[in-house]
Amino acid sequence: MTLSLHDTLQGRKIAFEPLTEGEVTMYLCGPTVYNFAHIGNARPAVVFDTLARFLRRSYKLTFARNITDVDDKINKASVDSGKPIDEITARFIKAYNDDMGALGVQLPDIEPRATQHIEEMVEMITTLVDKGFAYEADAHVLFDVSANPDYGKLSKRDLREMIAGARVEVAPYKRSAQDFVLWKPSTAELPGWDSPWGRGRPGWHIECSAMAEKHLGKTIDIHAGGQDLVFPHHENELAQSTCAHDGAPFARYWLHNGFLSIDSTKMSKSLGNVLLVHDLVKSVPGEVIRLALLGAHYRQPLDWSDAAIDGARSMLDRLYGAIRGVELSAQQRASAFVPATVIDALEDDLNTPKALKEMFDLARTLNKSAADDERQRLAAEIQSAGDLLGILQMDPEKWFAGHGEDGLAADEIDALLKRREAARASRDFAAADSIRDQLAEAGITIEDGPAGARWRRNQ
RNA sequence: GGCUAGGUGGCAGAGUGGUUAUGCAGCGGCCUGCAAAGCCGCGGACAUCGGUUCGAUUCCGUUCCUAGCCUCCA
Repeated sequence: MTLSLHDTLQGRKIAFEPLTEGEVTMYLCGPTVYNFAHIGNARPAVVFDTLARFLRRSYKLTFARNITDVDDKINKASVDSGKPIDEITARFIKAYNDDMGALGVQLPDIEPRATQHIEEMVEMITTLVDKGFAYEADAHVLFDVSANPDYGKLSKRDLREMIAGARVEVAPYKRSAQDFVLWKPSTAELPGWDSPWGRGRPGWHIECSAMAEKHLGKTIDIHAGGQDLVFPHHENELAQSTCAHDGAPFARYWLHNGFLSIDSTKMSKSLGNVLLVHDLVKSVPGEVIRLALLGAHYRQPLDWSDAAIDGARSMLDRLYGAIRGVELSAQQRASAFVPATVIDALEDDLNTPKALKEMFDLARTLNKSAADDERQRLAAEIQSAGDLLGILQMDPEKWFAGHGEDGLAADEIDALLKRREAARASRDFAAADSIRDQLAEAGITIEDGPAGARWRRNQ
C-alpha cells in the first residue's frame, strides 16, 4: 500500500506522490502570536507533526510552519497591555514552542516569520498589480477576485452567490465585495514598512504565499491547516500564488483537520471555555493530551472533555503496562521496525485510531506471551510505533510512578511493600492487606507478579 | 438562508455491500491467600423514511438533528 491523503481541493482521498521524487515540501499555517495557544490550536500542530514524522521515514521532508507576528490582534494586545509588540510576539513564540513541545511536537525545519518577509510580500504584490490581478485604491492594494475565474474552487463556493448573499458592509474602495486586502496603510503608531503604496503593512493572506514560495518553491506538495482556514485564508492564498505564478499549481495536496469543541460546545472567549495548553499541561501529562488529539481521525470533529482525557490516559496505561518490565537493549530498541499493520493504517490518510488498534493488538499478544525473545520483539515494535505517533516516550516505570510530588515518596512505598512481602511470606494476610489499604488510600495500587510486587500511582 | 462535513453499541472511536474493530465501562470465568494487572468469554450498534440489490450500517435519494464556514478564528 502507498500513502493516500484526503485533498480538500478534489474532495477525496488520492494517492500521494511528491513533485520531486524522494522529497516532500509541507507548509502549515502556524500561530498568530498574541496569546497562549489553546487546545484547538494544538490539534493541527499535533496532527501534522505526526504526518511530518511519518513522511520523514520515506522522504526528505522540508516542513515549514510560519509565525504570524504582524497582525491587528497583536497591535491590539500591545495597546491593551502597554507592552511593545516585539516583547509580546517574542514571549508568545517561546510559549507556543514550549507548550507544543510538551505535547511532543517537534520543531519544523523552517519557522518563517512574517515580519522578516515584508520584502518578499511587497514583491509578490507588485507582481500581482503588474499582471492585472490587483489594484491600488485609497492607499490599499486589493486582490481583484473577478480576475481569477478559479476563485472559490477550494472552498467550493460560487462567487456570484457569495456576492448576492454578502451581508457585510463593503469598504467603499473595493471594486467587489469579495476583493481582499494585500496591503493596507498604517498610521504612525502602527507597525509599518515603506512600500510603493506608502507606509503600510501586509494583509493577512499574503504572508503565507510569499513565505511558501521563498522557502519551499512555487509549487509545494502539502499545505495544511485547520478546516476553518479553507475560507477565506487558503482560498485567498491559492488565488494570490496561482496568479502571481502564471497558473503554476500552488499546493498539490490540501489537508485540513476537523474542528475541536469543548464539552460539546464551541470554544469561545465569550463562553469562557477557552482551554489553554499552557494551563492544561500543568495537570495533564503531555502524552495524554497528544493521544486524546490523535484518538479521533484528524478530519473528524473532536470533542474535548474530561472523559476524553481519561480515555487517553487509560489507553496509555494499557500500552505502558504491556511494555513495562520488558528489558530492551539499546540495540534491540534501535533496530526495531514499525509493524506493517501500523504503517498501513497511517498510510490510509493518517488513520491514527486504526494505528492505535494495531498497537493494542500487539500489546495483547505481548501480554499473552511467555517467551522473552517474542516479548522483547513486540515491545520494541510497540515502542517504534509510539515513536512515530509521539507517544510512549517515557520510561514505563516513570509513567506509573506518576509525576505528583504530593503523597508518598517512592522509597516510602518500597519500604511498605517490603513489609507487606514479609507479612505475606509469613501468611499474615491481615497485616499485608492493611498495608495495601494504607497504600490505596495514598493513591497507590499494588500489582503482584512473578517478579514480586510493583506499584502504580493512580492519576 | 447558502456551502461543506457528520450522525455507529453505556461512553470514546475505526471500518465494511453478506463472518471480530479497538480502548474504557458492565457481566461471567481463569489466575491470585484476597485483590490489582493480565488472559478467556459474553452482552450490546450502525439517526429517519424510501430506493437499488439475492442481500445495506456500508451505494442513491428524503426527512430530522449536529458542527464548521459564509466576518477575525486552528
